[in-house]
Amino acid sequence: MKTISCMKIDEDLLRSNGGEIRNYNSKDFIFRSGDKPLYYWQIIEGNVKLNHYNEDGKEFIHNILGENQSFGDSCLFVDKTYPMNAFTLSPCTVIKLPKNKLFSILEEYPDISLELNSCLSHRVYYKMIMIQSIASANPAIRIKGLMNYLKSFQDDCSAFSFPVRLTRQQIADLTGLRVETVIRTLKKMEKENSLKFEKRVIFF
DNA sequence: ACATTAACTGTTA
DNA sequence: TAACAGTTAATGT
Repeated sequence: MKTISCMKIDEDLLRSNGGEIRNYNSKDFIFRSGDKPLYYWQIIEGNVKLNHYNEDGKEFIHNILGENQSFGDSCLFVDKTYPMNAFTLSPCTVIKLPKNKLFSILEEYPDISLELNSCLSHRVYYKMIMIQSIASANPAIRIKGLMNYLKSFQDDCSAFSFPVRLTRQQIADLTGLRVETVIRTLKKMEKENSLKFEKRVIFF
């Protein structure tokens, strides 16, 4: 069985089953914390972040998704409101499919159902890794956890093959660190040879 | 707009 | 008490 790290349902199939294309400007909310999950969302173009704010207003980013990635899927299988916001980081084109239509597709196409299982499992697996690293007091371990997670979506596993296309601030918000700590730690990690820079872009 | 540095503060191993 | 993460602010790309 092949393992799928990233869910993508064929766009035509989505459209012929009630999927709707929606366009968003940059810095729009697609949904907010507390909303009821009613749709399966898949990105055609652009970037979406999933985040929430803690009690003192500090942002925590759960994930940043791009082209061909779905988001919020797991909430469709849980009878609860979203615990996070979906916020566009760039102009976005997404396709949304009503929850019941997704379930029909999953019944009709067992292979897609299996893929979704595989994808969700991948996400859960790496969430566990992320929790373990974020629980560490060591910032290098937190950052490595994040980078291994992000790299797991790409096929090339070799060293320094993955360009981390995140700002230092985003890395900070994904790991619960401060930008300055991220910068200091990245430099340390470069010296330890666990990553390298090519004109400010991180290669992991 | 994002990245870096420096100087300082507070916490903790 | 030395190391190190966070804070603030100024500066560089």
